[in-house]
Amino acid sequence: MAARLDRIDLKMLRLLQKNGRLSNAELADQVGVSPATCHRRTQALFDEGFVAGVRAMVAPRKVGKGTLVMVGVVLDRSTPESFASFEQAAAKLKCVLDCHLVAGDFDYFLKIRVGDMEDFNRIHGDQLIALPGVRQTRTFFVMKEVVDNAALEF
Amino acid sequence: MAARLDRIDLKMLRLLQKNGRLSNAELADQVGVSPATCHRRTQALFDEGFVAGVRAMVAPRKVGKGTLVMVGVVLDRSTPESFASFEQAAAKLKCVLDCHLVAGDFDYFLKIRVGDMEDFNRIHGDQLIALPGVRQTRTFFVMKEVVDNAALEF
DNA sequence: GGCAGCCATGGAAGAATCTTTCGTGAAATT
DNA sequence: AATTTCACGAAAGATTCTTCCATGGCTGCC
Repeated sequence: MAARLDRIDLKMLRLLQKNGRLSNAELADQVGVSPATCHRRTQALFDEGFVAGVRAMVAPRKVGKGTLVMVGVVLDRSTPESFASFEQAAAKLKCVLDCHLVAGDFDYFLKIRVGDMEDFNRIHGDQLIALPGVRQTRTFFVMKEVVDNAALEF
Repeated sequence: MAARLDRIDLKMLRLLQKNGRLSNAELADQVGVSPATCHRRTQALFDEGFVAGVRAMVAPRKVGKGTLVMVGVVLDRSTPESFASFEQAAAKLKCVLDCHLVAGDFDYFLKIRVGDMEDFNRIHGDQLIALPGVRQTRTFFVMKEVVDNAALEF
């Protein structure tokens, strides 16, 4: 871990990860520094890339994306061009939350959010198997989200 | 999708999802309402659960969690008790970002962040195969994160 | 040991923002 | 058509942010 982070920086990162809307005054109070120092440190953490961004976590079910599906993908060929064009196309799909090149029985793993199974079936036929170079896909419907997108512990 | 959301609510959610630190004044300006109305609407979106929270996205590599691993898990037995105890234990692991009960060749899929392969190997031996009821695990090292934790599109 | 340079800190103050109250007007209902 | 309901924007006090400045501790070098 970057040794540039002292105890206060780590505490700030953990607090902001739990609640990105903490005001500077509250954060300063909780980590035990003045608002001025807190403001400078926070800005430094952002400037130096420790915080990639701050995001409101929209509740998936509330916006019609309550169904989660994991999909393993195998490509036709294992050429750099084949990988590149698949990645480029997959990254454009609105339903794709994760797309990872993996080692193992699959080439890629996708994490996808859709409205329901019917929605997924349509997307699978229209978009997934239509991705360039796809030989086969294996679908794992998520029946229960035990932990989804947990905060990073460090 | 909940029809309770009009065009302004949707725009606010999308903007806050991209930048959770948008000030109320900026948000109001971008969606074309007064700060007062924007404030009321934002608060309502939070109160009604459309926004589950706001989170600073800490850069994994910056805090020593640069390696991503997907793990498929098969349990010994398919009893409710077996599932429950596995879930309870898995949810406590600090490295687990996702833990999903799935339909298919695996019982669970885990998404895990660690420092490096050596770190994973240790965790695999100490924590993963030690989870209650685990018959076998299949590890998929992520070689390239094409899309990780993309914002929800709705 | 002493001294100079460097850096982070906290106080303070102006500027900006938030948050609530109030009155208005539009839309739906009776 | 009257009434109720609802959301809206303007305004203002309170809060917060953001920066400047002086202080104090730490390091490195006489």
